[in-house]
Amino acid sequence: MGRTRGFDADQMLTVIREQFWSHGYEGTSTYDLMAATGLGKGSIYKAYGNKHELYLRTFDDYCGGLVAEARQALAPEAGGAPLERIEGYLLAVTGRMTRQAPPVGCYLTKATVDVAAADKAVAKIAKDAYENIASAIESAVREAQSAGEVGMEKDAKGLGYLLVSVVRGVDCLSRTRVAADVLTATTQAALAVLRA
Amino acid sequence: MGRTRGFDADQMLTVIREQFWSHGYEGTSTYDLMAATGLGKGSIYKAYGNKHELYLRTFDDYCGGLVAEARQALAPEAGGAPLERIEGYLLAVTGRMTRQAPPVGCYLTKATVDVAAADKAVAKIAKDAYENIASAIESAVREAQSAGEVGMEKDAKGLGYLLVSVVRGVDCLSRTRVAADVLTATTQAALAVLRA
DNA sequence: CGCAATGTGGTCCACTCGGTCAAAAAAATC
DNA sequence: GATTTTTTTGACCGAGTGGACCACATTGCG
Repeated sequence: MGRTRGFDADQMLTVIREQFWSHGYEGTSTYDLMAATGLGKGSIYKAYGNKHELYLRTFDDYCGGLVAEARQALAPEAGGAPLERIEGYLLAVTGRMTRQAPPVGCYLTKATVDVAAADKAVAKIAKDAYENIASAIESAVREAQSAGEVGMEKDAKGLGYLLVSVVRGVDCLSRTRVAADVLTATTQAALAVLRA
Repeated sequence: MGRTRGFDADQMLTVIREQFWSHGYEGTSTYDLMAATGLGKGSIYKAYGNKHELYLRTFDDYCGGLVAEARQALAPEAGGAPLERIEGYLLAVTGRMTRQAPPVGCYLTKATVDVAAADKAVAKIAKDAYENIASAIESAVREAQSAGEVGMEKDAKGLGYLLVSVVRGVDCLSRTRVAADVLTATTQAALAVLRA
């Protein structure tokens, strides 16, 4: 009953996420969202409430995907040696950033620095994402330790957070257009920790 | 000739920097600057032009201080073993972030993620800062290698950028209120790279 | 003491902001 | 085709924006 929606809601969220991602929360106006989606302001607001809820929705979805990606790539089911899975995951994530032109980095980084201080809901989502990804890496590191690929004396939890941190750092560097080979050297230096 | 300035310009820049630092460029209005400094709009603009020039000035000053701090702490003149200087410097920088309440992290990180994509002047200043700090660390690593404290097979340049990146990561994590001991564990994991 | 130059606080302006709302349009149901 | 229900549109609102501008206060200099 009633008129059917004339647009795809998921597609709309994707377009809106790209706006928030590249221009930030305050840097994205409702008119920007209208122009990017081709929809009227009423349609957008009718679907997801206000600007803040819209932001939260796109960010939560994104973080969910990020965590799922990490778990999938690092889980034993992914196949291959544990150490190879860790390396493959990290190179995939950082490689994604080095290939961007213009560089937009990771939405998680952007949201953290952009609004986490003023928005506790965003801070919570971001914190959970960091912890979940670090935890996924930690599990893989422990697996690698059991397999004898990584020294038992190493702090698996610390390594998990270290690799998460390095990705944030590569993100920052890429945003200032630091040369791509420097970024890969940075990632390689981080991975050397495991091999040592 | 003419009336003398009734306020301290450096002190004004400090207050303004704190505003930009915690609320970002777009999140800081000219009225915020007036309230924070206690000055009229005319005084602020007369001294430094417009909002953008004001931002650039505070950011450039900050990065200059950051680079100077790194060079000073890592230079041979600072005394102590090269490896100890590196560890001391990194612990000082990351420790500063873990003790902040509320966490505001580093202005360099904030500016990079906030405006570097849209502002080439800011991107240039940030890039130079990253490269200069990484270079200072690289020099100290080479010194440590010559002294036999760090293995010669390690990539000094990569380690310089790695440690710069880890600081950015710790910054991001601290902004989401990740526990302090996790942040120190992250830093320790990074420093373990050198010892290994 | 004028006088010129500079600092100061306040006002004004054109514009943008996020959000609301009533009316129009369109689809589903009868 | 009429009715009902929902979407869509676009005008509108009050608040706030960055910046220009101005009258006036305050200073150093001749």
